[in-house]
Amino acid sequence: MLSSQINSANHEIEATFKTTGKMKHKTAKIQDVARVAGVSTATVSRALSNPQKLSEATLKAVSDAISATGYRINKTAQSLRRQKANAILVCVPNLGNPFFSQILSGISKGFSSTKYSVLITDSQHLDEKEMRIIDSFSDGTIDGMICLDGNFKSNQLDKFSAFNVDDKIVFACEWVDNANYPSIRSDNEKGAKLAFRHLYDLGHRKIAHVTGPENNVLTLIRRDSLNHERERLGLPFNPEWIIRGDFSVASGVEAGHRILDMKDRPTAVFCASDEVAFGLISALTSAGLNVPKDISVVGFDDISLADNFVPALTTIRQNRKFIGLRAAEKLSEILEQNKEQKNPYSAEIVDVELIVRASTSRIHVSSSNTY
Amino acid sequence: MLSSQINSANHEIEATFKTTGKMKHKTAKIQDVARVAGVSTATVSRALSNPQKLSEATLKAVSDAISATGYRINKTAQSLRRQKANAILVCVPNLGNPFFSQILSGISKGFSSTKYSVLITDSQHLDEKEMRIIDSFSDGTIDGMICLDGNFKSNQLDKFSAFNVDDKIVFACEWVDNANYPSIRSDNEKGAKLAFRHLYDLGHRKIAHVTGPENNVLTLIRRDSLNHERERLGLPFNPEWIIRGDFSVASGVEAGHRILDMKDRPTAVFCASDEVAFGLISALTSAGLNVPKDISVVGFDDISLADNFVPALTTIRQNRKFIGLRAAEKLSEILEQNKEQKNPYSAEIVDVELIVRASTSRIHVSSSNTY
DNA sequence: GTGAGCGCTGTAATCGATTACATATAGCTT
DNA sequence: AAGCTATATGTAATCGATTACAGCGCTCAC
Repeated sequence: MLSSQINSANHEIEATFKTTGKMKHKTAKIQDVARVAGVSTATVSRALSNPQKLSEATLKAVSDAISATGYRINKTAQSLRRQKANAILVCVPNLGNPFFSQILSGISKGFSSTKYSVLITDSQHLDEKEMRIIDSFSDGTIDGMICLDGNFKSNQLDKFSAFNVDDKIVFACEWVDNANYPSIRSDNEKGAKLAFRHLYDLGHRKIAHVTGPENNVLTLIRRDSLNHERERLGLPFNPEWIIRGDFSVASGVEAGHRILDMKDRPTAVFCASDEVAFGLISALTSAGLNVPKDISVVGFDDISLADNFVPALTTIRQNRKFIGLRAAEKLSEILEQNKEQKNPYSAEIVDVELIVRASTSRIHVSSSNTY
Repeated sequence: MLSSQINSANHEIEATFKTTGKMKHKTAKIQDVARVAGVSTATVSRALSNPQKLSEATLKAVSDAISATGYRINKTAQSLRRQKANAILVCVPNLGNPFFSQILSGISKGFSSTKYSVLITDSQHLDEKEMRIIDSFSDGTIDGMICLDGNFKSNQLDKFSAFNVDDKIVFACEWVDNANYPSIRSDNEKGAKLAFRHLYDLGHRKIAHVTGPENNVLTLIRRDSLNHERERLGLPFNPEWIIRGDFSVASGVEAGHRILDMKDRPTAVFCASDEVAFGLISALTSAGLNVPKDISVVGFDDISLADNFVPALTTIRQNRKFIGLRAAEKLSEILEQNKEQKNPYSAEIVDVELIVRASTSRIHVSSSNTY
C-alpha cells in the first residue's frame, strides 16, 4: 500500500482532531491513528515501540497519521497493560529543608531524559510511612524509590522485603546501617577527618563538634570518624565538647551559647552542617568573640551561602546534585535490568573536598588559655 | 447471604495471597476479593466507592475479604477507567534553588490528605516546556498543575488554552501578567512599600534597590512599588541606585561592589531577596563598612537564616509554606468541582510582614555625606 | 393477585494500549 | 510446482477497575 492512498482520509480527520483556535480539543486514540493510517492498532503500537519490525511505507503512513491526528499515547493505558508505571518516588524527610533541593535537582535531571516521572513525598509527619510507600508500589503508581530518609527502622525495612519492593529502592545521602540497600553517599568519614586534620594542622588541640540529630547515620559516622581521629592523635577529650545539634541554624546558635558558657572552652569547632556553623558563628560574634581569631569554625556541605558568609566559611563540600544524579542513574539501571539478576549490595561513595576559607585560622596563644 | 457462609473460602485464600516470611507477594485483584467474598466485582467496587448502596452483610463480607487477601486497589486501572490520573504536577523554575523548598513543602502538605500524587519537574532547561506539560495532560499522567514559574510567554499560554488545559493550572508565588490564571501570591507591592517606608522612617532618603532578574514579575512589581513610593514622597532619584540582580547571593556581592564604587552612595538598600542581602552585606563588610551603621539593608523572604545572620536581617516575611498550601487547596477545589462552572479569574494575595532586626538603623550624619 | 416501586446485586461493556498467535505474501530451494 | 522461511500485518485477548443496565425478590396499594 502506498502512503498516498493510506492517507486519503486525512483531510476530514484533521478537522475532527486538530485544534483550531478555541475549538475543544478531543484527544485521538490509537484507534483513530490506525483508521487514518489505514492499518490496525497493533501496527500503530509497533510503529511506536518496535519500528524495525515494520516496512518503510507503513511507518511513514503511521507517522503521518500521528501528526494529522495530533495523537499522544495514553500512558495510563500503557502502564496498565505493561504493568509498569514509569514513575519513581523520592522520599524526602523534610521537603522544607533546603538541603534537599540540590539533591532533588540532580534526581530530576537524572530522570529528565528518561520516560520516568518523578513523584515526591514528605515522610516527616507520615505515620506508617513504609506502608504508604508499599501501597504506592502495589497500586501501580511507582516502579521504584529514591530514599533520602535514613530514618527507617529494621521492622519497617522488613516490610519492604516482605512485599518485595526492597530491590527497587536506592538510598541517597543518608542510608540505613546493616541494611543491604544500594546507596550513593558522600565520603562522610573522610569529610570529618579532613575537617579535623585541617584544624589540627592549624595548631588546634581542643576541638569541639556540634553533631546532627541523634540516631542519624550521618551524625554517627561523622562523630565516630572525628573521635577516631582524635584518639589516633592522642588529643585531650572533654565530653562537653560533643554538643548535640540537629543540622539547623537554631541548633548552631544554641551550641554557641553552650560553648560560651564552658569553663574549658575549645579553640575550634567542627559543625555537622553549614547551617549549624552559621548559627554558631552568629552566637559567638554576638557575644563579642571573633571567628576565626578566637574560635575557628568548620562547616559541612558547602551550601551556596558558605562562600559569602562573613567570615566566609571553611567547610567540607558535598556534591549534592551529583549524588542525586547518580542515584537517579542507579535506580534507572536497576529498573531497566533483567529482574532475575539480583543486585549486589553496593554503596557508592562520592568524594568530598575541604574548602578552606576565612572561618579558620592558626591558633592564637590567647585563645588556647583555659578560662 | 450470611457473611459466615460468604467467607467460607477464606482459609485457602489467605495461604495464597498473604505474605509470610520471604514468600513472594502476589497482589490480589478485585476478582480475587470478589471470589473470596462470594460476590461480583461490581459489588466490591461499590463497597469501596459507594458503600451506602450495599447491605451491611455484604459490606462486611467484602471488607473481610479485602483484609484476607491483602487487596490494594490498582490505581492505574482505576485511572484508566475513570479518566482521571489523581496526580498533579508542580512546575519549578529551578529545583536547586532553596527558595522553592518551602513552597513545595506546603504543596505536599496540601495534597497529603487527598488522593492526589505530586509530581515535580524542573522547567529550567526544558525546551518547549509548555508542550511537555501539555503532553503530560494529554497522556493522562496529570490532572492539574501548580506553576511556580512565571516565565511563560503569551504564545506558550495560548497553547495551554488551545489544548484546554488552561483551567487546570494555578500559579503560586509568581504569575504571568495579563493572563487570567488563578494565583496565590504574596502582597509584593505592600512588601516593597513596607521596606521602603521603614527605611524612610529611619531617616534614609538615598535608598537603593537590588532587583531580581529582568522580565520577572516579582522584579517588576517590587521595583515599581518602590519607585512609586519614592515619587510619592518626593525623594531624590539616581538611576545608578537601581541595580540589577537575580535573587542570588552572588548578585548581592556584585551589587555591593557596585555600591562601593558609587560617587553618590545610598545610605540604605532594599534587596529583592534575603540571599541578595546576605551577599551585599558580605561585600560591604569585607570592604570595611558596617551594616547598619554605614548602610542599612532590608531583604525580602525571611528565610531561616535571616534571623541568625550577623547582623540579623531586617526583611519582609513571605509565608511561602502557606502559599504552597493554599495553591494546593485551590487546585484541589478546581479539580473537584463540576467542570461546567468556569473559574472566575482570581488572585489570592497573601499578607506579608515587616520583620525589623539588626541590619537597619536610624541614619547617621556621617553616612549621609556624599563621597 | 397483580403491577409498581424500591433496594440490592450481577452481567458485561468499557477505558486505551500491548502482544501472542494467526495469517498472508514474497522469495527461495529443490 | 510444492514446500519452506522470513517478513509484515491483522485479530483478539488482556491489563484491573468502573458503571450502565438488567434482573431479582420484597413490599405495598388497590
